[in-house]
Amino acid sequence: MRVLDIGEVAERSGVVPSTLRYYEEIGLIASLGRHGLRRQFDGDVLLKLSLIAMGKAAGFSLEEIAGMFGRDGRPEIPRDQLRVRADELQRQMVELRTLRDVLRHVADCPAPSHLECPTFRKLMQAASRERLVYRPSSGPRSGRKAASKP
Amino acid sequence: MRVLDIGEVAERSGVVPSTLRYYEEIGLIASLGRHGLRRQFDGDVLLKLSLIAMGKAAGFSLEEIAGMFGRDGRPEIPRDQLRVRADELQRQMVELRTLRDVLRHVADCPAPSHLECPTFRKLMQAASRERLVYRPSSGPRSGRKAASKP
DNA sequence: GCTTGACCTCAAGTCGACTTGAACTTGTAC
DNA sequence: GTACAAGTTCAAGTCGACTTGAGGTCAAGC
Repeated sequence: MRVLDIGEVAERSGVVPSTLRYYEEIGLIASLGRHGLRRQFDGDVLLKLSLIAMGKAAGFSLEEIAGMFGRDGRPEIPRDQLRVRADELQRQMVELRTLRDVLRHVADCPAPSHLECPTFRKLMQAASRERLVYRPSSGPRSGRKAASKP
Repeated sequence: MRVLDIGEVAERSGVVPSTLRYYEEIGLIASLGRHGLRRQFDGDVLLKLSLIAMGKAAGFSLEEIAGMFGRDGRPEIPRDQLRVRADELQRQMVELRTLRDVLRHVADCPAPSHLECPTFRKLMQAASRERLVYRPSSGPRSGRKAASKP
């Protein structure tokens, strides 16, 4: 089970063939060669795809992720860049926690309009201090959809 | 300071005028009217923009956010939808924590190739169990860039 | 030897959220 | 009364990450 063809990789990784081809095209993964027309991949590609998925979840772009692998395909990541990103994740977690609290409050608060509820306003201010809001012109480019049904 | 023109709104909210116009175009915010050509907004719009920013950070699309405001412009959010989203945020936080740990490990682990490091593999498996990776075809649409310099 | 199903290529399309550019208008300051 | 900064419209462009479609190829099974 060393060599997998693209269909198997797709099935085992959950990444569809068109995406695998795209990843190969941009140099994110490499195939061993072909069997007829079919791309053949080393089993390692599965772990690599996991890393890619994690990188995406961490907010890295595909380009950044690609930059993390050395020429030989092994991960080769600048350590301080990783630490920076880890710290960013930390901050992001704090934001998410506040946000979760706001949502829960809004869901439970009986006030007719949240705009007048002191708790709501206080939470908003906290969020504001965390720079969740009033973030001048440099927020996420596009919304991240939470993963839905498996 | 009840009525603000678009420039002021932009300055105070950090949302650029073109975006404000776009938001008005899609019905997310409303202007009171014009002073000459210039859009005038009620001060309330600032809070609304905060809510929008929070919604985006929470992973809601603009369309979903728009759906959360009733006709009168007051937030009018289906409570169970909020709870669902709060729970999703909770899950997302757990994912981020694992991810942070992976990044920190990779940053600190002296092993020449992480692929052979048992700790790394264990963390990867944990991430896998959390469905951070191997998530079949329904992940985030596009990467979220962490907010950078203010 | 032929069918079949899974792959292939390449160009173009999609999606959300904006931004940009060209050409025009206006209130305010001098 | 004129210059000018800051607004305006509208169409089109951008970005990342894919997906889709049309038309072609191939290895394995009958």
